[in-house]
Formats: sequence, C-alpha cells, structure tokens
Amino acid sequence: MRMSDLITEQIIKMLDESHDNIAEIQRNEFASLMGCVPSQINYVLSSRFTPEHGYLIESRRGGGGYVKITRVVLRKSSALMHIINSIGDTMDSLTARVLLENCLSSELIDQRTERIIKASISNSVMQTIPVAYRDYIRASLIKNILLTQI
Amino acid sequence: MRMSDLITEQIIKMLDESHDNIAEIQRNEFASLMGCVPSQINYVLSSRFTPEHGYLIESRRGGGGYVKITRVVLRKSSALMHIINSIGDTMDSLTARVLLENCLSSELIDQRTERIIKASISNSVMQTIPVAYRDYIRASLIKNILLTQI
DNA sequence: TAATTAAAGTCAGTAAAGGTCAAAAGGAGT
DNA sequence: ACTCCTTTTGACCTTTACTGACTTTAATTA
Repeated sequence: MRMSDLITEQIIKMLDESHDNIAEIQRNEFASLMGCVPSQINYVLSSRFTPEHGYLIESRRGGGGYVKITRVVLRKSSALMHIINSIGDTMDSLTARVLLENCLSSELIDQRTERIIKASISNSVMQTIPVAYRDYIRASLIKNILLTQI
Repeated sequence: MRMSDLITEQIIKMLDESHDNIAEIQRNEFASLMGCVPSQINYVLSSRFTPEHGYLIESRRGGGGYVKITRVVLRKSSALMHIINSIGDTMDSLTARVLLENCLSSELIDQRTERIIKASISNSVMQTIPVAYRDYIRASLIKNILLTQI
C-alpha cells in the first residue's frame, strides 16, 4: 500500500477518534511517525484533504507550529438544506425561536449568525409592517439567511 | 502551549477583568511572573497587540516605569453607531447597496455579514410584502442587523 | 547638578517549526 | 517502449518564537 494512502488512513482515523472532527498534528513529528519525509504530508493534504473533499487545513509555522485538519461535515449543509425546504410560506414567532435554538445547539449555525437572524426577525423590525404580513416575512427572512450559510 | 500564547492569554484575562479595557504591567516583574525574559513581553506585544489587532500600547521607562495595554473597541463600533443613527425610517434598494458596499470596504462589517444582510433585503424577501412597506422594512432590517455588529 | 539606579526598548542572532517546487521514481494504459 | 498521471524526495524558503547583549529614558540620591 502506498505511503500516501497510509497517511490518509491515519489522518481519517484521528478524525474519527476526535469527537470534534479536528485532528491536529505536528508535521515533522507526524512524518517521522509515519516514516516519510515531511513534505509528503503536504502532498497528502493538498491532494486528498482539500475543501472540495470537505476538509479545511490551517497551520502555523515557527516554534510550536502545527497543522490542523478539520473535517467540514457535509452533514451541516444537507441538514440545513433539509430545514430550509421544510419551512413553509409562513412562520410564527415562537416556531422561529425554537427553530433557531435548534439550529444553534446542533451547530448548524454559529452564535453570530443566530444573533443576526434574531435581530432580523425582532419585534423592532416586525413592527414596521402590518401584522398580516409578519409570518410571511419571518419565514422568508429565515429561509434566505439560512441559505447563505450553506 | 507556547509561552507567547500564555502571555497573550494572561494579558487578555487582565483586560477582561479590568472593566475599562486597560491592563497595566511592569515589564520585568510580569516577565518573571510568566517565567520568560523581559524582551519576550515586547515580542508578544508587538506581534499580537498591535493597533491592527485593536490595541494601543503606551509605556514609560526609568524608575516606576510601566507598560499600559489598552483595548480599543471604539473605532468600528462608533463608526457603525454613527451610520445606524444616520439611517432614517426608510431606505431604497440602491442606497442600501451603496451603504453595504461602504461598510464592507471600510471593514466595518465582514463579508459574511454583508452576505447575510444582502440576503435579508433581497428581492426574494421583499416580494413577500407590499411595495409600500419595502423601504421601511429595508431600513429597519439594516439598522437592526448592524446593531448586532457593535 | 552629577551620578546612580531602575526601569523599558531595540535588534540581531539562533532555533523551531511549516511551505514550496522541481526533479526523480512509479505505475497504468496504449 | 511511450505517455501521462501520481507519488516520493530533498534542497531551499518563509514565518514565528525566543534570547541576551546593549541602548535609552526617567527617577532618585549624593
């Protein structure tokens, strides 16, 4: 079996064992553990752990440097898409609050986004338009903003 | 963990505990507390507490000298506040686009936020409500979302 | 006021990482 | 065997962290 495949396997194993889909390695140390040259780690990362493959790489040079591999869970976009599709033409305020809370706690959106959505459907905004339209625009706002998060 | 990161953490902790976003240290004393050489404090300050990062450093040499680290939150928030206050009860679509472009280019908001605001005032959302209300809700949405960025 | 002392600042050098790139080696298909 | 793509390697580069000798500035004291 190829060295690249072994390295790939090992990284995936680390991700699986991580609980948060993050594997952090020290390039040189990891390379010597795997028995290859350090630059091969870069090769593997750039050929098999790209954003297209669903991974994010962050790194830092210098003393105490590291390489951090994050598996961007596809789960999120597909779950979000599912939620968006299930939103009808209207949504009342309570439903909206519950939905946002769920999205946040299952980490489909982050807190910043949640705050923005809350602001956009706040009373302060809703008072601008007649009651009759509120449930419609609430649904529309949430759908459209969630769409930006995919 | 790197010494630099420990020092950074400690300074931020002091700022958080300060209530006025000012931390004042004595370089040599602080260095020996952290277990590093004094010049490393300067290194950390100049690499992580720059004006670009939102900090101001003042100091004084000689007997009774000190280093004062101020966290400036104000520039962006006050500029944003100014903009929010200048927004009236209505805003047409062109004005909104220009305003967002300006906020983005002057880095008062980041691209993610810009995208979200754009989505919230998109045609897709606006079509939900009668034309007569659109300029009102557009203004309200922008004001309320920008408020979350302060 | 001059000398001393007690700070903080600077800067260049060393070490400790990770990144890049092109050349060489392998392998699959024709 | 030839071509084309992938893998492997290593020399060289860039960034970041850390240190210590030396400099500058300010307060205190003789």
